[in-house]
Amino acid sequence: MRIGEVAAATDTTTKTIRFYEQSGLLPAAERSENGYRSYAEDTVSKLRFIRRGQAAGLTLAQIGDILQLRDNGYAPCAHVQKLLTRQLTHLDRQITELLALRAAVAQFHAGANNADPASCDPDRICSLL
Amino acid sequence: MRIGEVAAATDTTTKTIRFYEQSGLLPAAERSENGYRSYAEDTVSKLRFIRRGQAAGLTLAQIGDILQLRDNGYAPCAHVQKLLTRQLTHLDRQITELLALRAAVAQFHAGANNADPASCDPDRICSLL
DNA sequence: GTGCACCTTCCCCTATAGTGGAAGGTCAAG
DNA sequence: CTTGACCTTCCACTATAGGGGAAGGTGCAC
Repeated sequence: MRIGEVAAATDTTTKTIRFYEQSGLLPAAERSENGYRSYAEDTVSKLRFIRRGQAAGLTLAQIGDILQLRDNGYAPCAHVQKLLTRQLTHLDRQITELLALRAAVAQFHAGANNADPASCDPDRICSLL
Repeated sequence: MRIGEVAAATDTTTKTIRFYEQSGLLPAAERSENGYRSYAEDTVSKLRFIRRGQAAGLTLAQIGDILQLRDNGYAPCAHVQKLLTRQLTHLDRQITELLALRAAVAQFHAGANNADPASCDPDRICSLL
């Protein structure tokens, strides 16, 4: 398959596929005589996998590591499980931080409802923050 | 005050202060004869305000708008209230998305516990995702 | 023989909030 | 007179995931 066909089959762009190759997520593509990249079917699987990994919030670097393992003949299951555990921890921390921020902003916002512009001290720039 | 003193008083760096000036958050500083930036006291208030704005999750661009209003003689209260309302909406959306992602990842992770590497189809790269 | 779709490489640009470093000017102390 | 702590400007770089567009090669149809 040529790069454009792969892109169409996976709903991405040729730009993205070249970018993944350059980033090490995909191995350097075979070339046909004219210099065009020539892909086997499994590239489509890999691209779909990349999308699933992104849907799980993994970075391209993490996804690349998994693909490397698979390309080197290992089943990446254990590694993926470790990644998912870390990802859960990471998400929990992010959610906690965001909830704290939301609470802080809500408090500012509540104060804003009974604010009088006239009582606003210019030295503080804004009495609400 | 010279830039280093302002930086020390607000626990930032001279680099950051020059960056804020360049970004339009702070007006172009007065210069003393030798070309050094020379600041009035109120710059310290502005920098502290910038920190409070960041603590509320506002971007520098949003904070800059507030400072502009104040510098033009307006009390930015109404504008800030609008910003805070939008910020709450934004945070709520982010939190919702993150919770959904967390749920999805948790499901993958649960599947990972009873995964058998041998049953892993290489074509799928990883059966957990 | 030319128009069109496709491919190639190359380099720059996006947004965010700065950080690092080079090359050079200024000022007080020793 | 030189050392050191400041200050100046300018340019590049960080991380993330690509996108835009130029300049040029390929292959097929008309």
